[in-house]
Formats: sequence, structure tokens, C-alpha cells
Amino acid sequence: MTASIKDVAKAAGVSPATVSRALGKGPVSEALRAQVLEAVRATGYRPNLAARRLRSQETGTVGLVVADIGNPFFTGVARAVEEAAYQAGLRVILCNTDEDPEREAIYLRLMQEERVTGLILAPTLVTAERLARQPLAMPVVLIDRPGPPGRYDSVLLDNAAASAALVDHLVAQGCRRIAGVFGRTSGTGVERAAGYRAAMARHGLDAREEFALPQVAAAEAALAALLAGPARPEAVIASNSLLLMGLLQAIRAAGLRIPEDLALAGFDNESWTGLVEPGLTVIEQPLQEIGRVAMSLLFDRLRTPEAPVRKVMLGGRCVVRGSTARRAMAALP
Amino acid sequence: MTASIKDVAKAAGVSPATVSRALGKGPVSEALRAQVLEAVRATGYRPNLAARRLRSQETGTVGLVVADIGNPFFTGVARAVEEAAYQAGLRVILCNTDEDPEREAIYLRLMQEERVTGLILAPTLVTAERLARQPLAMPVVLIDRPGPPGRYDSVLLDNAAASAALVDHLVAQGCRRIAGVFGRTSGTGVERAAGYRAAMARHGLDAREEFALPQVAAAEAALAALLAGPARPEAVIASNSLLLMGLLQAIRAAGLRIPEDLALAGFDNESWTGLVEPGLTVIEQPLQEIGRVAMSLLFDRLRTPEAPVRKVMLGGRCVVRGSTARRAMAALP
DNA sequence: CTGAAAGCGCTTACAG
DNA sequence: CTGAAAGCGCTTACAG
Repeated sequence: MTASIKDVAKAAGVSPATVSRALGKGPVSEALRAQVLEAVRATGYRPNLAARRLRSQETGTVGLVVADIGNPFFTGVARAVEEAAYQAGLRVILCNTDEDPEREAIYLRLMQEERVTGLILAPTLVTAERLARQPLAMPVVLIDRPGPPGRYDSVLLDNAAASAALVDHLVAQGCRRIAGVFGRTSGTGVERAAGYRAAMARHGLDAREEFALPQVAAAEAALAALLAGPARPEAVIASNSLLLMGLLQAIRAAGLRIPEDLALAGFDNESWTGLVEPGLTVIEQPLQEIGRVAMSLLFDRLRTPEAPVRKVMLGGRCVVRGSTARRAMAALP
Repeated sequence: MTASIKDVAKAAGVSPATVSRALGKGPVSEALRAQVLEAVRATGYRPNLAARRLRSQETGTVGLVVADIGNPFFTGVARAVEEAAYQAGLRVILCNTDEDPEREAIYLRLMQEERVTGLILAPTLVTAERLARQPLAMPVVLIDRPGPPGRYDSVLLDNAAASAALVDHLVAQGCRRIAGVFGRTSGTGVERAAGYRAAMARHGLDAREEFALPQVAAAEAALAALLAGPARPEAVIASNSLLLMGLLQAIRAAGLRIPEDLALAGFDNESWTGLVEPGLTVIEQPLQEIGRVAMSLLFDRLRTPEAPVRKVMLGGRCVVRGSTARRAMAALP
């Protein structure tokens, strides 16, 4: 069926070893190389990567395991990872876990069976905890979400600073009753909640937190809980874009005006956040940079396996829009 | 380093063949199977997929090559493909070409070298044409975009019907000068333009077409061209969501009201189209179904390679929103 | 620079 | 049911 290296060798009148060298980096005379390339063309030969990997014990493959490839955050990071991998002559296997720890486990096992050179992983909370007990037997860089402290290289948003930036901004706009709705499947939600709490305390304000699944419907329930409470909030922060979208819909459905009745802010500068009325104030993450740094950490780790663990924290950018505008907000009591 | 099947065999006191059978489907006594599983646990053995694939000549892998994984259309289809593959015990290699024919060529070559069982492909126009001259040496199902006629199984939106539905709807709302902005990198844009043209002709109306790269900036230029023309359109149709977003921004930037000054409609029911003001009228595609049908066509093809080529056309759903509301539109001349 | 040979880690006829 | 042996398609020391 498909031509093998033997067929090419026969067609070129050389040994399989010479074909291999001509197509790889081995030393071959120009004359033979030309013969080989001609034979490759004639036979339509394509190397069998399974055989190459088995023999060379190098897969030239990076695994990228993310929670939700439909999330523009991960799409953006994936692009950067793919670009860096391409530059380095590596392939990327992209796996989407849908925030499901079971799928995560399946894919992590698969990555081992594929013998990937290294892995870039955005783990759920469940898997982050399992990683503490059952370390992965390959070089891993964590992105977006914290894992067990001090075990793996990682590149994260400075979540404490980002949450603080949102709180500071809202306080500057005159808000005092600021609530937060945080995703509960990832360590990121936990970190952003902690940052929010710390910032609120710094301002001498009471924190009011809800934890929710990263789903539109869950955000609606969270808003209902907040509105039902004693001191109705003047502003709400969402820790991810799905929750932000859910809150926006729920606030509209409740007939409340943004920002007059309720200011709204969140994470991730997705294009729709700038298209809705009013535009939503968000923390923009440096997607490209996260992907680039993750690959760079991975390459460093492969080069020097015993180097100390590195944790890189990147700053976000606060994009201010109408959803937190001061002049439009109701006067404080 | 990593345990091989020999290590497991030694630990279990059996031959490598028995280990292989115990982990696969071969006939093994219950006693030996238990010993093997215990040895697997003890050694932390994970099969080497490269070796398995080389020996069995089956990769158990489906390639999915899409133009833009950041596009919710492809994300949705990819989910369905992945789900169907998972059910069938297959893996999916996801490749993102960014509408770049060169990257497409690289990935198609890679899919051959990976010896994928089959391929699901959404080709650019350039690659669709190349496919006519250089057929792919593996089972392929085309999705979303047409290829060379009669060569490959495919599952497509009924683009003519979808375009007609938009035109009919706009005509029913009282529009007559309906323009269209179509993506020019894919066969889909071409098909939707043809459907638009046919529907306009059926109504006795003049077609007014612009072709643009699927980018926000290109949509702005297209709108400028339309507005600069002699008979300013009352409505514009966008053939994909990036163009739709670009048109929305450009119309707003031009200070025009939707739908009073210009009605707007397009393809793909992305969440933001329902969140903006006014909501945008769009054709919703059956993403799940496209992915499921594609995999089913692929499986059929693998089973019966000589069966006649099949082309499945799925209907879209017209989601009517405020951007094409009649009462709000200006009176006709 | 070139070829013959070994071997990567599996699976699978082939005997028993 | 079980084991010994062959071989998938490559690459890479090893000689020359």
C-alpha cells in the first residue's frame, strides 16, 4: 500500500540507512541525496512517524490539556503554544477536558502512552489535588491554574493583583457593597476570590462571595442569592467570562440597569464584552505571553531537569468600560 | 526509565505475549490476567502507543483539520467529533490552520505521516482546488466547505436554502436593497453568495455583493464600499460571524441605527449575537449534527471503501431578532 | 560518505 | 490458554 523506506531505497539504488540520512540530518553526498529525493517523489513516500518515534525514542510532541477550548482564553493560549512548538519543530496534541476530572485523567494517561516530550496543563481543582499525591512522570508546565505548591513550573495571571485592581477601581467609582461570583472548579476561582477578599479587607469593606460552576445558568442562581441577601450589592465581580455572561443576562432579566442599579466587572477581554451595552469592565490577560512563557519554561525544564521550580506571574490589564461608570451609578446611602 | 511490556512480563512471571493479550482482547485465563494487572500496577506500566501502532498497523486516530478553532462553529463541531470518536475508542488529532493554505498543506502531510485512520477536513478554497488535482491518500470527510465535486464524502449546511431564508425574511420585512458581504477564503462564502444571488433574482431584486477576508477590519472596508455606492442598501447580510461582528462595529462607528438605517443579518448563532443591542438575526447551524454525521460518514467509508460518494446537506434555522425588525425600519421610498 | 545489522516495544500468526 | 519467534518501519552505533 504505502511506500516504506525500503521501497525508496530500492528505487534510489541505495540502502535504507542512506535514505534515512538523506531525509534527516545524517551526512550524505549531494549526488545520493538528489537520487533519494527523486525516489521519494516517485514513490510518494511519507515517513511513518510511529516507526520513527519508536526507534528514536523521541516523539517530538507536546501535549496541551485545557479545560475548554471554546473559551477564548484557552484558544488564545493554544495559538501561542502551537506557534512556539512549530518554531521548535514540535507537534502539539490538543486535548479538551470540559472541566471534567475524569476526562482529564483519561487524557493525562493518554499523554503518557503517547510519550509526549512535555505537557502543558490547565488542571481542574480535583486534578490539581491529585497531582500532589500522584506526580506526573513527565515534564509539566501548569498554566492559568495553580497546582500543588512547589512541584511544577507554572505561569499564572497575578490573580491577587487583578482582583485588587477591580476592587480598587470599583471603590474609586464610589462602590462599597461589592460582591463576587467565583468559579469553583478551578484554583483560579479560589485565587481570585482570595485576592478579592484581601482587597476588600484593605478597604475596610465586607466581602460577599458566591461560588458557582462556570456556567451561565449557575450565574443566574448566584445573582438571585446575592439580590436576596440583606444588603443588596452595588457591584458584582465575575471570576470568568462564562459567569460574566450569565450575570449580564440575569441582571437584564431582573430588569436592573447597568451600572445604575448594579455595576458589573469581570475577567477576560472577550470581543463580546466590548460589543454589549454598556461595555463591560474586564481584566485582560496576556494570552500570547502566557503561551510563550509556558513553552519557554518547558524547554528550559527539558534542558535542565534539575533546575529549581519556577512560577511566573503575569500582570493583567484593567479595561475600563461603561459597566462601572461612576457618573451613572446611583448615589450612595 | 519507563517500564516496558517485558518488565511487566517478568514481574508477572509470564511471557510478553500473555501481557499483551491480558491488556488487549486476547484469550487469557482469569488467573494470569489478575497476575498481569497486578504487575502492571506494580511497575506503573503504560503501553507505548508508537510501538502498538507500528506493529498493529492501526493508529486508532482521526485527524480533524479546521480553519479556526477559535470560531465557535468549529469548536462546536469539534466537540461532537471528539465525542463520537471517544465512543468508538478513537483518538482525535486537532489541527488549526488559521485559513492559511500553507499550514493546511503542512497538516495534511502530517496526517499522512501519522497514518491517521481517517480525516475530517474543512478546507480553504485554495486547498479545495488542490484536492482536485492531488487527491488525499486516506479516507476524508469534508465539513462546512465544499471540495472538488463528487470526490469526497461531505456534510454541509444547505447554504442556498439558508441564504434564501435570510433574503426571504428581509424581503418580508419590507427590504428591497439587500447587500451581501461574503468571505472569500472558503467555498462556503461562494455558496452563500450564490444562494443570495439566486434568492434576490427570484424576488426580482438586484444583487450587490462584496467579498472580504474573514476579518473584522475587512468588514469595515466592505461596508464603506457599500455605503459609497449609488443605491445605499437597506439591509446587509454577512456570510460568517467575523464579518458580522465587523459589520456591526462599522455600522455603529458610522453612526447608523440598526435596523432603522440599516438592517443586519448573518450566519452562526454565537452567544454574543443575542447579547448585543439590538439582537442580530442569524442562521443557526446544527453543530452537533454536523460533527456526528461527519464521523458517521467516515465510519461508513472505512467499512465500505467502494460505496458511492455521499453529500449530506443539513438545514439551518433562522433565528429572528431585532436587527431585522420591520416596524422600526424606515419607510420605503 | 555508505551499508549491514541490531533493536526500539509492541502484536500476532504459529505451534503446542 | 500459553510461549517463542517474527516483524511492523524506522534510526543509529558499528565497520569500512
